Amino acid sequence: MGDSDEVNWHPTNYRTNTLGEINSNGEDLVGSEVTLCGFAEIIRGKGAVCFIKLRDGTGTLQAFIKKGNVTDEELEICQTASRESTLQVIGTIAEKRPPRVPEGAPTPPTEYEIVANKVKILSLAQTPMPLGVTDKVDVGMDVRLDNRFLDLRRAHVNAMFKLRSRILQYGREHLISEGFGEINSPKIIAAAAEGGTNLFPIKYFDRDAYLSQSPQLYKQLAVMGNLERVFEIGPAFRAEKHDTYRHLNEFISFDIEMAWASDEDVMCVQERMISHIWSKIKENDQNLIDAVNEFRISEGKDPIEVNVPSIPFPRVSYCDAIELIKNSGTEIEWGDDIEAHHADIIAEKYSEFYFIPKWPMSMKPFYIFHDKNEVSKTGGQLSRGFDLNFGRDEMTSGGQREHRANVLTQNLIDVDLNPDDFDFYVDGFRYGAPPHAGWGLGVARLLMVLTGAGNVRETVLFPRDRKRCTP
RNA sequence: GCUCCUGUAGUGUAGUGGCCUAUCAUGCAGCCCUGUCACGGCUGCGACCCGGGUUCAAAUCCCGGCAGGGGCGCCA
Repeated sequence: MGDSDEVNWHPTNYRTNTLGEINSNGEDLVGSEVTLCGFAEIIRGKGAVCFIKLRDGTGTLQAFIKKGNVTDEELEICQTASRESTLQVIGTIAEKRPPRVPEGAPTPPTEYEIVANKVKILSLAQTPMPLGVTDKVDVGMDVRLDNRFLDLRRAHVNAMFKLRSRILQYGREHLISEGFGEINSPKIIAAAAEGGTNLFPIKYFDRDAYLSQSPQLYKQLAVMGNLERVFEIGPAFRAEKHDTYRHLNEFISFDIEMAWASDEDVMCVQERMISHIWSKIKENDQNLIDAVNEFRISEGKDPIEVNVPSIPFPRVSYCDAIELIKNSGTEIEWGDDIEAHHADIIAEKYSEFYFIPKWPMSMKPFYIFHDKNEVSKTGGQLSRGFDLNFGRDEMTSGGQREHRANVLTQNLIDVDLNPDDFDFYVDGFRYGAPPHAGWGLGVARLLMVLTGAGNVRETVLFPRDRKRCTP
């Protein structure tokens, strides 16, 4: 898919080339013998000829099978094979005859095909399929998820997950360029670490343990260990019975933590990273966006455009956000949470990415830093915690962290957590601690923003929600 | 936890008490045509979530179950 220039698809035991390579280098390959593999997307033609549109992970290519070029058995097998069966075709690359076009329509660009002299079925697809790969029939989410392996073969779904990979790739490469190193923190944890959310209990040999809700405490300890700047892309688990378009019980959190930095510093890292991701996708992956758009248009939706957001993103401090919401006539008080319907009001003015810095300390977890001198007009203690929103949806939560061990201990007491349970963590701050800051970003939500997907289940391969833990 | 909604062929649907031995599309099977390409033509296959009730009559109304979806709440 357009990346054959930079990727080396080495030949395998099954094929000499990818279909994408034939499409992009067809001119040079005309006349040469190749072995190709793919799924049979469409099988057409009876009598003396058969056309099979092959599809692999790099593109599609027509195989032309003609009586006399192959054995009669092979022709018969091809003509009776079911769609989505997998095939190996040995043949010669040739220019494809152009299709008939309506009077006055432009001639389509030259395409290539493989003229088969040997065809082998690798695996015959069972019929009927639970959902059609190319059928123009809507499919319900449930059927799609139950048969995700087939759903994924649909061009726009396939493109969605390639875009997801791109987001991770470009995000990684940007952070590495700013000195970050990738870490992995444990997902099995001993205590209900941070409070605030329900955890999934598990059995760890004879002990009770939990699935991690976030790498927060561990990435901070890594920074305490002088790893300086770290990031982690890993799963987080929350046992909340939510049932919305934007929540899952298992999700991939893209986290960073950096030493010698404030909340503002890591907001800058984040906006640079998102801007980098957007501009690289615009530069390299328009083909994937096109695949998504082809589907959107067929559904009567507007196509998406990759507009690289300009930086810096707007900063709408918590206090200003509350003012803004109040002025719109909606009832809200300082100290209330900014819920999705409140964010709608902010989004009228800031429709894309914007930060909400300086939340009340009372609303943020114990590890967030606060400065006694930073208070609201009403005297409420502010924190260095921030969110990143896109329109109504929260993308990120982050902040400068508390690095003073004695304040940390007091913060724990203030939120009714037992400091003894956090010795493993607070001890990390007793032997010299750099001021530091970080954030966690929901990868699936970022992909939703990029692709206009209306449901987080569109952006996660095998989503885990309240009702689903298979496949 | 609260609330609203929905279960009809493999898939997506039409259907609001009798016109339903149930519509259309897609699919699948067979035949015909064809260097096809949104191929075309003909024929066929395939379904009312489960259990009870109301009624002369139920896909349709009622009750229960099961399954699914939307929204809210909850949610570093």
